[in-house]
Amino acid sequence: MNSDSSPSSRASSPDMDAMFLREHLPSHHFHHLHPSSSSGGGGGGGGGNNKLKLKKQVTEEEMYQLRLKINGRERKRMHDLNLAMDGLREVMPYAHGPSVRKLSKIATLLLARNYILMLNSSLDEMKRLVGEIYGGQHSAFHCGGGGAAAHPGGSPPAQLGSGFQHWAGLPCPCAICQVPLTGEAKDAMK
DNA sequence: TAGGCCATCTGGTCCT
DNA sequence: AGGACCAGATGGCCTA
Repeated sequence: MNSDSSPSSRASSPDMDAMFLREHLPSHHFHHLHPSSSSGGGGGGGGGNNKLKLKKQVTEEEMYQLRLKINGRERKRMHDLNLAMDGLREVMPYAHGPSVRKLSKIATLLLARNYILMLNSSLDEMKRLVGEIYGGQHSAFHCGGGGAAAHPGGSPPAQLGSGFQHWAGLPCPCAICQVPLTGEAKDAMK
């Protein structure tokens, strides 16, 4: 199927709203939307007040325009949501390509969740390994290394050794930084 | 043809 | 008041 929201397959342009409504909307939908429909057929209700009738017509026309406006907004919102979904698909680890069917929305979300969980476990494993490897040599490369600013009391060094990259918000995996926090430190983290 | 997926409309609710 | 968000309903398209 490839549910690619190609514009050609569906009426998605806001400009097409009115035309779409008139031509494609099922009568039970369109009936209460279009101003002319609510006059209930027949001949305009005999002997009515013209001013009142005109005012009612304008109001219904305004309601109709408002409906179109609201529909357009909702359509745009859903298109934006779909764009975000496409962006998510692009970074998901599955085979992309014209010959490959696009992931459905639910599949995209479930895959994304699993992917994040997998990345988290990989990160934990990596931190554990780095801690094992460098745990005994902490002071040599970490807090004192190369004239870089000392870690405690300041921002962490940009790198651990040559390979480990500190990321903002992630705890340093090394043994020293893993010591229990003091009450003061805990307060600082709040 | 049934079922899955999707776009759209619509009314309700919440927020600014 | 107007906009954003949400969920239900509906109908179209596609595939097994």
